[in-house]
Amino acid sequence: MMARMSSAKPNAPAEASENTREAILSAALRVLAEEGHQALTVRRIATEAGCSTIGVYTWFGGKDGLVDAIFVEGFTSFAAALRSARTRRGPMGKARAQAYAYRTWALSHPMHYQVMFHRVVDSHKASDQAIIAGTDSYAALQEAIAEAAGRGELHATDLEAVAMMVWATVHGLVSLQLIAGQRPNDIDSSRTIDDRAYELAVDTLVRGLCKEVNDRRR
Amino acid sequence: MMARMSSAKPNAPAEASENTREAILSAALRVLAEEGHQALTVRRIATEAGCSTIGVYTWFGGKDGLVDAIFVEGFTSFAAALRSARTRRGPMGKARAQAYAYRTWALSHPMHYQVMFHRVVDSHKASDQAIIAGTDSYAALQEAIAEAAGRGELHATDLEAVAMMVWATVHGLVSLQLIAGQRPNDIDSSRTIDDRAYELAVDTLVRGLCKEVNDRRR
DNA sequence: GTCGTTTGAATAACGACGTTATGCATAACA
DNA sequence: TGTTATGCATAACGTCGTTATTCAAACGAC
Repeated sequence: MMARMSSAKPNAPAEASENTREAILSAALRVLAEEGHQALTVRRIATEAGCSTIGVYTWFGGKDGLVDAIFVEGFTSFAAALRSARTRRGPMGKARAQAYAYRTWALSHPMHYQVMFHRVVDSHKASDQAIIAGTDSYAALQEAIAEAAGRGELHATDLEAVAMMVWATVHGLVSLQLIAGQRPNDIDSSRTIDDRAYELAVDTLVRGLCKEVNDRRR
Repeated sequence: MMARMSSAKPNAPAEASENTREAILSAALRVLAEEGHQALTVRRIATEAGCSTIGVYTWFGGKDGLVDAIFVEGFTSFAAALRSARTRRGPMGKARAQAYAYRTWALSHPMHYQVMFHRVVDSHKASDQAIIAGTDSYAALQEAIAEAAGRGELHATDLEAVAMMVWATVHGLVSLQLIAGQRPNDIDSSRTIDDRAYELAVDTLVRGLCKEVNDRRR
């Protein structure tokens, strides 16, 4: 209806036109963060971005391409959060800092986390670029583990197994908390309770991984 | 097309007619196990079960009700697998046995596991009955932890935190393995590799949780 | 027996989804 | 001043979960 009469400045290719791409991506990120992946429909995103559904196909090749961009964006932010975590006192200080940063990021971006780690968007299969972005986050943890090993803090020698174990533990703890919180915003309501349990779990894991049981200011 | 001429014996209510319910549920379980949740469409299940789509609504109230039945069925089988795990030698023998049984069940029923723990069916929200079934699985682990605590094996006193930690760790390890395996059946290809890593992780966790470091036939 | 009532189920449709065929308007190039 | 590229809107298609309508068989009451 009211065909072809809108559009103040319809076309302007090359540098200017990528605005549409940015508008779509940021609209998608906003809808995802505010309403979850169920609201991530092509029609909805197009409406929010102020274009037709075609824009998603022109700039992302379809919904999966857009989700892939969301995926990459998330892992880039996630990896930066891990790498910028300030090292803590005590054994495996860098890895423990990342364990806390991991959870903080996940609870701050629960919908994003579920797209990245729970694969809640059915059709999406991670592209090569997305896998690289995801791998980089894991590499941050591997570096922290290697540093601890370099200081002779670790009990085990298979650093790959250690990294995988830390990764799995923090993912498991965060994952169960996100699944338990039925509603998007119910998560925050019980955050303080799980803070202590999370610290206890990290400490216990570290105790199992490290050579000697140093006492920290518990 | 070819309207109302099929149906050998259309109706037979009460005891006999529940066959339709069973046919639908087992068709759904078969399709889920063989092709994953993406193939779990109402039309597909109805075809497999030899009825029309209406059957799913008559007997389960809709797709979500059917998925809920799948959910309950899965957790019932899962809890039984945990409870029947044979206690192992060494500290926390019962809990460790459940940790292995957990993974074995998950890798034997990967699609089922993803419905239960990764919530891959978007629309499904667990019913009260489903939550009870899920809680029972967790209770099995809690009992095993309590038993270990009764024997004085545990370092920590907060048994709830210990149970949650074990649960999160095994879930995290299994979850990452399932996510990593892109294709349904690629999972088995690298199972042996991760067997050792899994055992190492469980041992490390137990070492962190238990009072004294007993050496097991590592 | 015959007449409602109930129950289980098939057909066909509806709305929402991802996607695409068609066509048009603008910018860039000749 | 054509000619081609490009970005985009409209409208449609097929599939999804769901439902309104309708029908057939089984049951209870007389």
